[in-house]
Amino acid sequence: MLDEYSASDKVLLALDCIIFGFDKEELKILLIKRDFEPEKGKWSLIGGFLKKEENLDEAADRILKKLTGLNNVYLEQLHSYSKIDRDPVERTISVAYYALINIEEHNEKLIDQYGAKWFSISEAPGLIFDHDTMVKHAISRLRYKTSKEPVGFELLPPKFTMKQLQTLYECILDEKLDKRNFINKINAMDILVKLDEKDMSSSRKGSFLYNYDQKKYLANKAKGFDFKI
Amino acid sequence: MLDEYSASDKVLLALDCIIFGFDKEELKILLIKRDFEPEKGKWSLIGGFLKKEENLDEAADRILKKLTGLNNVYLEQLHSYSKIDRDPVERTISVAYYALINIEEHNEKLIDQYGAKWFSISEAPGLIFDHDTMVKHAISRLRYKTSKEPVGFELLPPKFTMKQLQTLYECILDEKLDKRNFINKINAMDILVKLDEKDMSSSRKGSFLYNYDQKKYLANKAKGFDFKI
DNA sequence: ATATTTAAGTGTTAAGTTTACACTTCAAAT
DNA sequence: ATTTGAAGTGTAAACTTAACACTTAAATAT
Repeated sequence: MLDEYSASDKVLLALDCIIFGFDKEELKILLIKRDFEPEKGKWSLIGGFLKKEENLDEAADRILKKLTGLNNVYLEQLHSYSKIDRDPVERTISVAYYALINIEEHNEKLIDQYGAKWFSISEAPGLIFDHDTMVKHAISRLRYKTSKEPVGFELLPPKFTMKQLQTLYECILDEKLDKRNFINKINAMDILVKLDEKDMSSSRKGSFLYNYDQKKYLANKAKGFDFKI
Repeated sequence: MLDEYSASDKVLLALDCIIFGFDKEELKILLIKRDFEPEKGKWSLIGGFLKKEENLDEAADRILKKLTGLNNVYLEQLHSYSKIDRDPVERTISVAYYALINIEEHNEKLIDQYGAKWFSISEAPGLIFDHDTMVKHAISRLRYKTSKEPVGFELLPPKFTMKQLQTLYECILDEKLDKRNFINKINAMDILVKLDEKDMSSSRKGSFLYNYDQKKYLANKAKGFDFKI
């Protein structure tokens, strides 16, 4: 440190969460209608302020739980935003997190209570402050990660079909994928467990359900999904 | 936001910079010996506090310039660190940035004045607070990026040889690379300009110098160095 | 002048990966 | 028994990556 502590200005430290969900057809984000000033009545990310007794990850967990009722959610710190007038009331730095949740599991009552709503990412309204930038960054981070290694199983229910997984990837990457190649590649990665159970809702034949196996995933990740220059 | 502004606690917002350099053989980081309490006399990253009139990127620029004399340095926000007692004096959140600089260009006098020193990353001393964690994350980020797409030209002088570039990649990735394959791959990427000039210092024959062409790089990056799942 | 030295510079082949592509199977419904 | 419609499956060609060793250029020494 080159400065003295005393010469410095304290700031409010906010957190904002980009909450992704996937409803079998589309990638969605959860937004709330602000019920206080400034920008009351406008749509925004869910957020809050860091408290004395918690670190950022804990604060993100707390904020997410408050709105969705969910614990142990996949949460990743995205970026810190610091434009001087980003919040018109007071100098506020915001640390953005993004969450991947299974859209079937969140608590509907809580969401109603906070006036929250799921929006498909293409149809989301304009957001307050710099939240649109945050969402853009989060999507681009999710897309980047997905193009480099398999991620996003947190967005699916624990049991899912290959079709669902493929559709999820198509949504995130925003491009069509070849069914046979997709299945071959996923199988080659050896990160799924095929169950003895079928989802009969999508066809007469039914389609086998799979579990994501995190242990296998981590083992294979260590061996390297990635490429070398 | 779910909380009221008033219910929140303000914090000190620090920045810490992991400054990478490359001295033709090794990847290095620039550290300073703290000349004030707490932890006076111990090695640390260069840091400072965010000021009222600047955003985080500007603060990182300012802090970096103060120590190295350099402007327009490659700087990227890494992560924010928030463990409650990470700074024993006062609750402080630190946003870490990492910088890639051409080690030949920094201002030696400034560095001496601040008691700063370059350490090879394998021989760096233990650092104060959570700075070791920050360094570990920065290296891992740099390595990850390097394994996915060509980066790090900022660590070399504007004119460099293929050998230097290869050595840099070998240092970052921590593995030996095949000379012919490396050159073929870099050439195929079409991001360098071969100059009519040789570096005669390393051999009797001399080796051609190259320029990194950022325009070409960005054009090719858009076309996609990356892979698809 | 000639020979020696030493890093720079160069290309091919085999192995592996990715892509493109279409028919069969299964279970339910009629 | 037949129809229906999504699920499930394999191969060959194109492309990419990996492994590998000799020639060239310029300076230095003789």
